[in-house]
This record gives sequence, C-alpha cells and structure tokens, in this order.
Amino acid sequence: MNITIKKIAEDLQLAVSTVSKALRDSHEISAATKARVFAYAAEIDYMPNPYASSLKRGRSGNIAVVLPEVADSFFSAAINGIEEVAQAQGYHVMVYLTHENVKTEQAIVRDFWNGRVDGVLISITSDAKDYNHLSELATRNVPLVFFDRICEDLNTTSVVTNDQECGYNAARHLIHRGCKKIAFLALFDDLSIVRKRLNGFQQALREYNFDLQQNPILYLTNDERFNKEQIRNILESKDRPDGIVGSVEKVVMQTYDVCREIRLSIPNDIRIIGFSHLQIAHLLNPSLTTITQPAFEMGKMAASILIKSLTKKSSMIRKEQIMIPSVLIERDSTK
Amino acid sequence: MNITIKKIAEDLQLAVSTVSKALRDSHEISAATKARVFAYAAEIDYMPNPYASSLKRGRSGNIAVVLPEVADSFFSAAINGIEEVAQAQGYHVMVYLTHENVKTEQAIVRDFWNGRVDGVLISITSDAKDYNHLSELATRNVPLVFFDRICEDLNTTSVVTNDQECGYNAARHLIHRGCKKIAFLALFDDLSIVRKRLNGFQQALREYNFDLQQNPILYLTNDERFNKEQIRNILESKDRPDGIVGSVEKVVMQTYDVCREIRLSIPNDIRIIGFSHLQIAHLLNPSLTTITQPAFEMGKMAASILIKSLTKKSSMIRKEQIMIPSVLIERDSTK
DNA sequence: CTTATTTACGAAACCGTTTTCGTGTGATGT
DNA sequence: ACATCACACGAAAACGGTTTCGTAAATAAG
Repeated sequence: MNITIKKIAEDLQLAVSTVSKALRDSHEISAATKARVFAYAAEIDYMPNPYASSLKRGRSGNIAVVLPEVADSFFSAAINGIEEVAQAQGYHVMVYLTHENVKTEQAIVRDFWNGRVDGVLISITSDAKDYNHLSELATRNVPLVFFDRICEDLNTTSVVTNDQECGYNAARHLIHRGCKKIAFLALFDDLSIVRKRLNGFQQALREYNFDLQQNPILYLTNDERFNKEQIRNILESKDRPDGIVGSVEKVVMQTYDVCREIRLSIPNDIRIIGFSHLQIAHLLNPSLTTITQPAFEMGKMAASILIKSLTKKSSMIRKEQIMIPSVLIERDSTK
Repeated sequence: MNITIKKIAEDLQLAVSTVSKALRDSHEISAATKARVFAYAAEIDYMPNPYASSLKRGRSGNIAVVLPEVADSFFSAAINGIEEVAQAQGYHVMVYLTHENVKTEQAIVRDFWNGRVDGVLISITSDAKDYNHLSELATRNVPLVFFDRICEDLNTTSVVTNDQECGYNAARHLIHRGCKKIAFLALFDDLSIVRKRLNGFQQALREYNFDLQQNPILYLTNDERFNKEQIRNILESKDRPDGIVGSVEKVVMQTYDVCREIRLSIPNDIRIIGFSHLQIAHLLNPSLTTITQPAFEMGKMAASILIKSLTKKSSMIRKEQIMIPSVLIERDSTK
C-alpha cells in the first residue's frame, strides 16, 4: 500500500480528514494530534500526492515560461531570475520554446487554458498577428505577465527595459563619435522591443538633423545566412554606413563575422553598438560597446509580479509597464 | 458548470465512461459514437483536466531537468535540445537550478520521489557526497538519466562527451605548439567531467615525459574573485606556465580577464585552450581554441533515452554511457 | 432453434486530497 | 440544572478523469 493520508489515518486510528487537516496545520486539530500526525508522517516519509492536491484545490503550483529560444544570453539570464524567485516561493517552472513560431506558441498556450499552470510568463514570438490564445488566458483566470517582448494590446503587466531611450542613446553615442551614416539592424519588423528601439534611434537622428532616408534599416530574421548576406550587402555598398546599431545580440555577432570576412576594421571603418546581455562583451575583438539589459532582474521582477498575483485573493493584474533601465557601456567597438 | 467529461456525457446522453473511452479512441466504442463525442468536444472546446488524469493514471507527462546553473552556454544549449524532443513527444519540461548547492539539489530531487515528474535529467552539483536522494528515485520507479556531470555509482544511463580523450588532446595540442609548462584549471575537485579531463591531460603529459609536479593544477570554484586571484597568482609567479587548459568555459573567460589585467599576451606569452560551447569563441580577442562540446545533441540524446524508457512497458534503463564526441577547433589563442 | 461470442455501452469503484457539515464531549454562563 | 458554545474529530461528498466489470442486444456457430 502506498504511503498516503489514508494509511496514516488507519495506522493512527484517525479519520483521513483529521490527518489532512493536521498536516495543513488546521486550527481545528489539537496540538497533541498534530504532533502525532507530523511525527508519524515524517517517520514513514509521507509525501503528499501533488496531483490529488492540484485536482482538488484547482491550483498546480506551476508557472510556465514561454520563450522564443534560449540560445540567446538574455533569455538564459531571464530563466535564472525566474527560477530563483519561483523556487523561493515554492513554485515550479515549466519552460517552453516557441522557436519563433506562432503556431507553436498557440499550441503551447492553449494547453494552459485548462489550468495546467497557475500563471504564465511570456516573451512573444515575432510573427504573432492575433493574440486570442493569450487573451483567452485572462478569461480563464490564468494570469499572464509579459517580459521583454511584450504585447501592448492586452490588459496585463509587462516588464521591459527602457528600449526607446536606449535606441536614442545608442544613436546619439555613435553620432557623438562622429558617425555620419548609421544603419539600424532590426530583428523582424513587428516586435515591440525592436520598434521602440528603432523609434528612439530615429528620434536621435532627427534631433541631429540626419536624413532618415540615408540611414538604412535592415530587417533581419532568424536565418543566419540571410542576415549575413543582407549585412554584407550594405557593408560592401559604395556609400556604406560608418555606424551600426544592432537591436539584438545575435545580429551584432553576425555583423562582427561579416566585418571579418570583408576585412572592415571596427571601429576604424565602422563603429558598432549593440543591445546585448553578453557577459564577455569586453573580451570580444574588439570589445563591444553594449546596451546591457538587466535580464536577470527582469526575470525576477516578472516572476515576482506573477506569483504575487497568485497568492493574493484578487488575482487581478494591473495593466502597467514596469521598466528596468539598461545601461550603455562604452568599449572599443565605438572608440 | 465546467466543461468536463461529465458535461459532455449529460449533453449527449451517454455515460461518462463512454465519453472517456471515446476520447481515448477505445476500440469498445462505435465509430458513430466516437464521432459524436469528438464533434461535441471540439464544439464546446473541451480540454481534459491534466491533474485528474495524472492522478488516476499515475503519470504526469512532465520531466524534470536539474542543472547547476544556466548562465553557462553549455546548459542553455542542453535545455534547447531537451525541450525540443520533449515537445515533440508531448512531454513538459520543468527546469530546476541547484546553484551548485547539494542541499538544494536534495530538496529538489526529494520532491520528485512521489511522482511529481515521470523522469529526471540531471547534471549533478559538484559537492555531492552521497547520492541517496538520487538512488531513491530508482527505488520509487522514476527513471533518471545523467548528462555531462554524471555520477558513475548509480545504475543508469549517462550521456557524456569524450572527456578523457579531449583532455588528452588539449594537452597534446599545447605540447605540439611548443608549451613546456601547462597548467590545468579544474572546477572543484570531484566532478566526474573534470576528473576525466584531468586524467587525459596528465596522460598526455606523461607520454611526452613531462614532470607532473611541474605542471600545476588549480582547483577553482564558482567564486569569480577567488578564481581570478588564483589564476593571477600562478600567472605572475616567476616560472609561470606557458600553456593553460581550462576545464570549463567560465574559468577560461576568467583567465582571459586576468591576462588582460596583467598584460600577458595570448598566445605569445601564454597559450590557452578551453572546454566550451561558446558560439562566438572565434570572435574573442584572441579567438579561442576550444574543445567544443555537443551540448545540444547531448540534451537531445539524454531526453530521448529518458522518454523512450517512459513509453516502454519495462522502464528499466540500462547502465551505460552514451558518448558523443567533442571537437577540437584550433584558433589564435594557441597559435 | 439454441448456445456461444462479440459489440457497444453503462454503473460504479477508484486515484489521494480537500472541504463541508455533522456530532459528541466538556466547559461556560445564568 | 439547563441552554449555549467552543473544541476536536469523523463521515462523506467532492475534484475530473480512468478502468474494471457487468450486461443487453446483435451476431455467429452448432
């Protein structure tokens, strides 16, 4: 016979309800009985069945983290932060990767509709056109918190960094360094973070009287070969840019690769600044000027907000954006 | 009323057992009835309650991945591989971080004893002295597969790379490049992977008639400050080594840092080779010669083996080591 | 035409907890 | 002495599926 509450009840000549209450430290059980139950439970190494408990209580103690990928150092750090607060609060973290595919994202999120997880943290895929699978979560009372790649249409909390401001700062930094023509390397064309970074970027250009038409925007993808071809094209054109803002880590690394291939010197021929969370940016050749995102803190913050809403009675999450600032670190790639 | 099997049964004037069987495509239900049930279930958007199902069937469809950390690029890639096969097979991935703390590892693993997950993938912490929390898993019929950081005492499958051979190759590579005194940077002192890499390393030294006493081993930790101090000490000693083998990515990066601080030139003053999974090793300054581990494939393999054992009737996992070879990639740090 | 067998479904037990609702006992108040 | 009430516990009904077993009707076998 398995070690269940029932067994404890029989062995101790108690009712299962009594044992259950004792284990949950209910006030209607005497101290003496509680002590007996706890002692015996410890002795026979009783562990509650999480599924029975989840079934009855309607809560699982699991939270889902849905990410486009995990290769990027940003998401690794974010998972770290999320897991840390989850573990501290007794929650379990389920990780799902969408590989930048909406269909996959939908299938994954639909699976949460029925309470498989108590709450969801998500950084959305780039090509999502509608968000029914996400808004339906709210309908079904499973709270949702966005982080980094957010969707502004939904009524929930988002944790972001100061993307627009950083896009602005990146461009201004290059301009101050003397750049006359700056390319912006976008990732996809409809990601909130990329749009904001681009907005800030263009705002700076306007302020400094740059002609927006002359400062190209490259819309890159997850296809490395394609990206490098695009980057190479622009860097080999006769009036190539002398500055580059990379909107995500990956495209910056690809730019480094291309510069090597076609023997462009950074920062002499071209200056590069990138959004990144790379810990070893200073070890690159040349060291990379970054806008370093607080990935770990963003993960922690997002998880904290989600879990707080789970433990409160009123699980309503306010529609708001929590902003944790990034910091621009100057290194040799823009010297 | 919630959308349950019971509701479908009532609305369709069937017994709940009939509906359940129909949904599971049981042979004892007629095609006509199945069709009715499926159609209606789809219409009202029925989704089975995973906890009820798990409770009754004794299986959850979840697998646990227990890691020391996720900052390292190796484990990021491993998660990627694991998640990919899990998702394909309809399993859910729960991620737990031990932060190199046995107590934490024990607490996490104990939580699996009662069937919270169907199987466990683990890369163990360094300072584990006993493995009761792990061996108990077998007793309780939850299969376990090690990957990378394994424990050879337990009767289960491990997925590793050819650590010994690579340690050997790393040393030989440096010797061929002319190194006369080579330091080995270990991580902790009792990690299977580190021991094997060290063994191979020393085997090469012996073969080339190096005096083992003259080629130091540094036992490093997770404390970056401490590590750098150790590395700095040895690199500033009057007969410093002219070659370094880093047993894990982290200590190699720390060595790079120290070399910068004390202005040692790589590879002129000192050559460096490191075990790593870093995708951008070629972009470092100087580009880093690596023994590149097949992290993604190891994750996939480990997950495949685990899940296969879950779907088979006899869930016995053989005691064996699956070895996926790493590849030595020469770059400028050992030129 | 009777008997054996398949087919298609229903009733009910069960998985292990939680929770509601009693109920008997002793203490308290008047 | 009698009503009142807190206290400590038990019985039983959930939670939402799965599974075993039983059985009526339909079909096949003899």
